[in-house]
Amino acid sequence: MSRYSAAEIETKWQEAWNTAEIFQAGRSKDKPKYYVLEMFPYPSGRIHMGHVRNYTMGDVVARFKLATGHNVLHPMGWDAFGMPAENAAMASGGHPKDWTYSNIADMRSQMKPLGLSIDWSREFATCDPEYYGQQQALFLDFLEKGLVYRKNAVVNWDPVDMTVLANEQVENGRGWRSGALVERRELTQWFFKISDHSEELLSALDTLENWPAKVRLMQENWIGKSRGLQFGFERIDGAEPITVYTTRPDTLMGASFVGISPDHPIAKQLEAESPEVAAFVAECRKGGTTEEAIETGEKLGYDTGIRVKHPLNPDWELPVWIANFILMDYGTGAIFACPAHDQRDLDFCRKYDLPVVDTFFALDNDTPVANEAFVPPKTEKVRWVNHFAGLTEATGEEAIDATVDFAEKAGWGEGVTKYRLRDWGLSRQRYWGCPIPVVHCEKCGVVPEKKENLPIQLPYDEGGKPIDFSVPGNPLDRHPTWRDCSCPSCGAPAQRETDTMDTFVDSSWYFARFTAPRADTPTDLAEAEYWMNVDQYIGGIEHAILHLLYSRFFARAMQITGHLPEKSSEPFNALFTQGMVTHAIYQTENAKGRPVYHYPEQVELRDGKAFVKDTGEEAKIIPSAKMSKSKNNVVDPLNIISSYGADTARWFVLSDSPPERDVEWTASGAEAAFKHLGRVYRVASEIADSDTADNSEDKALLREMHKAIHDVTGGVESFGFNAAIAKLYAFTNTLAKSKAGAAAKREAAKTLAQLMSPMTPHLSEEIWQLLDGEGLAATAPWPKADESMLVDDTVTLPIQINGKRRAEISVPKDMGKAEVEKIALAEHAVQKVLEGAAPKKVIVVPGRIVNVVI
RNA sequence: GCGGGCGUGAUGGAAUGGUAGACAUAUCAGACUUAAAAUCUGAAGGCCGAAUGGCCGUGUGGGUUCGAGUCCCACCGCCCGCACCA
Repeated sequence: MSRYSAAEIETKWQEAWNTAEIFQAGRSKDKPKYYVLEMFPYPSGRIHMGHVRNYTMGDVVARFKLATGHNVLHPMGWDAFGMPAENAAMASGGHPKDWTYSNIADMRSQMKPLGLSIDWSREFATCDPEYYGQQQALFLDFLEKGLVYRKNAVVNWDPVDMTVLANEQVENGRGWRSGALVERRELTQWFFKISDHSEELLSALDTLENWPAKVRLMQENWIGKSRGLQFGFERIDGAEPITVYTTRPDTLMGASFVGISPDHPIAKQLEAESPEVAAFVAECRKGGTTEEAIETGEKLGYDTGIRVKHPLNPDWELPVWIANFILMDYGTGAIFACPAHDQRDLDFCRKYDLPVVDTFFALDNDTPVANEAFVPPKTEKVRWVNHFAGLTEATGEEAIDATVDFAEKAGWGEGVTKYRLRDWGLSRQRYWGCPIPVVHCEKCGVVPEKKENLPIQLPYDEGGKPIDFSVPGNPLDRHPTWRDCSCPSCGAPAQRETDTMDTFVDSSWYFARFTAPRADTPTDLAEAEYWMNVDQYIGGIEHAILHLLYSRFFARAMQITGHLPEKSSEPFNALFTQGMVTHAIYQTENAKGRPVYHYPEQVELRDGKAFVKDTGEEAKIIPSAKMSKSKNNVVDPLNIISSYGADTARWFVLSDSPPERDVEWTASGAEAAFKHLGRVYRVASEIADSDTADNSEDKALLREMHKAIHDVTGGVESFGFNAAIAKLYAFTNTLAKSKAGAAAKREAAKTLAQLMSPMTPHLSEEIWQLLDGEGLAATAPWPKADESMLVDDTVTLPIQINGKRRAEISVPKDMGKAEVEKIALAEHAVQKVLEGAAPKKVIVVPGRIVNVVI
């Protein structure tokens, strides 16, 4: 009998699968199709445990579907554009393209040993001109249908490096390289008109039954539908009224000022006229563009001196303030503030000494608001003082409705539905992305490039010299010749757009491209018709909003432009969001008190403490942190694979933690997984060699086998991988200890191999072969549980007295309620507490429990 | 600030409203061994008790129920996202 040698087994079976081409997907009518997709990776250069977990989960699904008679599509590609490639070029020279393709080659070779059931013939990278050229074609079609447009938008601007910064490149309000305070600056940029689809993207969420409820909720909140009142405040100076939008019009009598965004047209006009306003607005533009920075930053205000009339009382004048927390992108960019019933408004009014007027009180409380705003609940009654719409007691909802009615009848306002969702800005002032295929012509303006000129390829160098990425700014912008072209419309000399597309564009349609990756149009409708939609999509929760929402929008836009069939408005039938793989961080400090992070392999663990191997210094252990390159707590799966094999890595990332939750990688966990697989191999080998004739326990073993089939199948189908694995452990223990005859054990062991094969495909093939299984385990029909074998003939019922477990009885599985009750009441423990009296009530749940109430 | 989630032994976790802690890790004991490793067998939530057994126990406090880890309300703690990271 040989030992379990993962390295040998794994190479052997990967070759066998390749030779048999069992993972190549092709259209066929004899089987149902199944498209399983994991979110494709960014080619950072090394796979990490998060990848292993993600792709293993997808592989379990894919292999299970293959074994249950499906025609499976399970592709892989690379989300290959993006900043890290440029950062690498900045940090250590080289070219983003070379860096990216070499990373892809590395990662592919790291991924293949995992034994994933991937159809590699469909592989592509989004930085392949064949891919991004089709993306440019999509863009032109979108442009033609009005799905893309240009407008001004705010970006992070580094005034020292004179460059646009991504949010990620802003640290504490400063540019990451220059350290300069970041400013907000406006640029003309391209936008997808996703907001036109707000209602559709919102209401269709209800159809996504197989998406996690939390993701649908997050998207719902992100789209942010609200009903409110829109109306104008008349200006005393007779200028154009200021239009505001509010979701709480019922608090109108508590208004203390009208606030406008620093980007509001009135603010801009004042900025041009008054140096004081200009200085204030400039102050407001300091800091990053993230919503978080704006919402948590210090609230600043400036009284413009403009006065407006309250719509319900022309004698009541309200001041107009510019306030830095008001977003130009939402509503009308102007609000009225009601400090008594909104905490942010209250803080602002206290700071600038503006009046606070109560308009609502709780039913049992009439203390005026001090420093804590009273937000009238929407569904509970409150007292409405200062009311004007005929109600004195109302829920927030009733008050809002009454106000909207009142304003509409009086003619000074109208009920309006708005969405928080903003249009998707896709322009990036960076080199390593898909060029936006438009041309700027002095005479014709912005002109779409002709389709026959696609792909518009990125230039590799600058007039024969390598592009210098150490210079800030977009290399396309300063390229000596790349911009030069002729106008597609009039033929005159013109200039290319130098902005590239957001990498989210690349990932918003790759799933459709996988159905026909070599087509010379973005998709092939026949292929898309057959393979779409993705039956199961798997990826990180961090994509719950942006990537998934953009993809949902793209599917609709691709329908409008004829690139996807009718049925594909929702591209992902089922979604699973897996948790992260975490790992402890080992941290020390350098002489300057700055944190230094150590790789796990640089650290020695002793008595629950960590010591840096080189220096012996003790490191602080920060447990269960997100794996992050900057924290050096990334575990390299290659080390695991080379010491234990891919099956061990796969088994480990699936066991212990539920797939949707984070799992902490531990060395002992990997060790344990390896030991267990060795045990399974040993047990199976012994069975292959054995010839026991005693078959007295066959039925008991086969019963356990059918229970295992039932539980593991259910676990795999419902993403309960950890529970399925626990069952497999238990079944292995049962099998190892079983005294059943050789034939029964052989059958049980073969079934064990099959049940394990989605998780540990190589080991399963080996055992399958050892036990003379027919063909490949990967394609052998999935075992079926025999229902009659799932329930034991007798069941153990716990007896509770007043809900506390006091005894248990063993009864035939189909015994009637009355008889069970009789036996339960006869129990010694029950008799003891009853003391001859009759129980108040007896609850018998057949097959589960008996509860005696006294 | 806004939005979302999570909280169960020493640890990861299991549990259609029905015996809390399956399965695994770490620990301890035993077998095998000259010894160690590997392997096998067993113990184990806490407290009290020699034991039959009893009391307590799923972040905290309430509630619904014959019965709550699970449902409801409030609170505490931790984690994630916030539109130019992928």
